Amino acid sequence: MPQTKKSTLVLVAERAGVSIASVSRVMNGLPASDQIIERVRKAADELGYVPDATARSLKAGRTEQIALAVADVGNPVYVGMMHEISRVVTKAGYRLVLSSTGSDPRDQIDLLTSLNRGFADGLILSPLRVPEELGAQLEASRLPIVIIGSLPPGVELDNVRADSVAGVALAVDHLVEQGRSRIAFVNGPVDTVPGAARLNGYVSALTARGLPLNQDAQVSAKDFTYKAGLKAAARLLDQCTPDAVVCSNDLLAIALMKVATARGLRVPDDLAIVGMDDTDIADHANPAITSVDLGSVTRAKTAAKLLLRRLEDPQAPVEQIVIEPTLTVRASSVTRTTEG
Amino acid sequence: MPQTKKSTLVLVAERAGVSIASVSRVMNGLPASDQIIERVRKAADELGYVPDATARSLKAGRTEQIALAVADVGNPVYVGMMHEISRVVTKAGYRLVLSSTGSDPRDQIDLLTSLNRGFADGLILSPLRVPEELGAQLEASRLPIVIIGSLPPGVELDNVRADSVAGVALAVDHLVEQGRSRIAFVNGPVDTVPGAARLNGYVSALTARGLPLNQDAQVSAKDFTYKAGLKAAARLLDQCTPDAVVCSNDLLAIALMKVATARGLRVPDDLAIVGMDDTDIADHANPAITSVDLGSVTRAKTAAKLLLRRLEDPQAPVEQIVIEPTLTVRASSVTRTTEG
DNA sequence: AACGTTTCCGTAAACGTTTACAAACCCGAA
DNA sequence: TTCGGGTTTGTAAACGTTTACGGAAACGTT
Repeated sequence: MPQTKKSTLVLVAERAGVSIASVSRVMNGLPASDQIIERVRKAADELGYVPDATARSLKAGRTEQIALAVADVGNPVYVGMMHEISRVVTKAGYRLVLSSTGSDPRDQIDLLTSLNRGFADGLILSPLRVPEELGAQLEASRLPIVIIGSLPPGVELDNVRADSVAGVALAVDHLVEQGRSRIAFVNGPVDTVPGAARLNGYVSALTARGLPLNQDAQVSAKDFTYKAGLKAAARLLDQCTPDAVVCSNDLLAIALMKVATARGLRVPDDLAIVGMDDTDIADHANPAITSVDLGSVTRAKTAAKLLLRRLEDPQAPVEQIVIEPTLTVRASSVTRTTEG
Repeated sequence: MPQTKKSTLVLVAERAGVSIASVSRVMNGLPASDQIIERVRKAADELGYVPDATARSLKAGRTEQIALAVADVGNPVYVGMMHEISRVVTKAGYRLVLSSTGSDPRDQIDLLTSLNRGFADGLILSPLRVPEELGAQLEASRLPIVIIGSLPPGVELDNVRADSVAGVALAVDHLVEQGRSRIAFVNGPVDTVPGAARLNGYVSALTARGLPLNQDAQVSAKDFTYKAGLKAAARLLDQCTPDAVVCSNDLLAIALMKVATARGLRVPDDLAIVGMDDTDIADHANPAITSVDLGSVTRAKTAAKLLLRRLEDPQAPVEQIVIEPTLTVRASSVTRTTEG
């Protein structure tokens, strides 16, 4: 049961016996005589007055809100990114509005027109797929947008992305060092931005090291989920016998580990596994999974900072930043020495 | 580089040669002559006009936003709840604003005064801790609030909570059925709402079944995280030798499993493990973990619906709903038959 | 005592909508 | 032709702020 009727500047002004301008000034800490300050403070306290955010926004032309749209809320890597973005923008005095876009690309252009209604001051967008027409839409936006992930060619927008090629290369190098040579690959859908990039990374890493590329050693799951990973893993192990697998995702990696152990393979002895994104689940798995950190948290933080920067200086030059990957080695890929 | 200058009702009206009222009417689908509709549509299209959300909010007194505050964004169970709430409110035409409150209880009252600024139309709050003074603050709010979890006594607010006692009872019954008798308990902090409730459930479940309560068989982690769970698990296994453990959380459960297997205990043969919340990690673990679903998703959905209902009917009677728990049995707790 | 400066405060306009009200119009009936 | 009723349209007020502007008051200076 809400009880306190909403109180406005006018009410406070009447009660304090001053003009609304004075009330506004006192509330915003602008210069005023001690006497007025005192009277306004008292009246405001008695009425429990708090300034209205909407009215202020209308006048100021800023909502103090930032919109965040991520494609797949279920994936832990996005949760981590969201968390980080939330931290950064909150500290800067902004609220975070969650705009979940489904996989339907129409959602994204809906989001953009909706953004033009001005419910937020800017947008951070991390799309799974980037259809051609999105480019124009993005550039036509009245409000600043920062993209996490690759852009359509030619689009000039603030942008932060991962270096998937370097990332997969880290994984492959590590596995080769550990004495593995039949390195397979479990990917997500190749028509997504990360799927395409990671496949590209796998192919170039193997060819760069003179390892044979075998079609049977590559599968791609229907999406980046655990469940799809189970099926993909089964398919992979049916059609080849690798001694190591790179997975484009930690979820796919634990799915593979489950399937592999169910088939009697020991990890890492019979099969080394490397995941990607370095989320908590990689660390929590048993055995813990080696994972390539594609810098998701750093990307998130960087994207948030880029947006904040552009909000305070719309003329700032466009930045396109690439975050370098790192490898966290855990038990799932380390070949045990036999003596001891 | 934003390019299209913002266009307003006035601009559209001028271009179409009609009054702003007519433009507004056409945009909102109110009756107008075909001729006016045509002219306005054309002008609006040419200018790329989209109505301003802030101005509309000011006039209407509604922001079409719902605020969500959860204590611990890292915990997967909250992620699932957030996801569900997002779905429900989005479908109803609301945007979701994330207001992360830290563990500091001051954050919560800050949030409440901030809510009174009217940046959202209502709030869904899932607090970890509920200090005394919060009750009054909650009741004094001008805007509707739905609480997920227990309330301070005497506070009359829409509320959805889990039945922890029944939940732990499900777990204990199941373990007893499987022939276990030394059932230990890994809890989170007991000064939190879920921590207190689940401890209560454990104690009453064991006494109800005539099982001995042993202080050595109970530990509580510093918080509900995996890392704290590792320490708590080690402590537990140092001080007693249970044949089954109930964990108040899936994260604590996988931490326990890791520690147990590292000590050479086989799950479930030597140690049965039951988690709580039934999150993805329980299913993804190897072996998969039996878990009590305290209805987190249902609670989230119900809370969202309660809030929507109250928004459209502020006079509706206060609802306090308890969601019944269910048990999902998986490999971690099923005693294998020896023959076969 | 008259003047310029500075400080303080109130009036009113503006932000971009929605909507109550009234004016204007159209139509058919008397 | 005049009138009444209904439809369509425009004018203006309102939502709750912030802020440019000008007037009033206070003060020190010649």
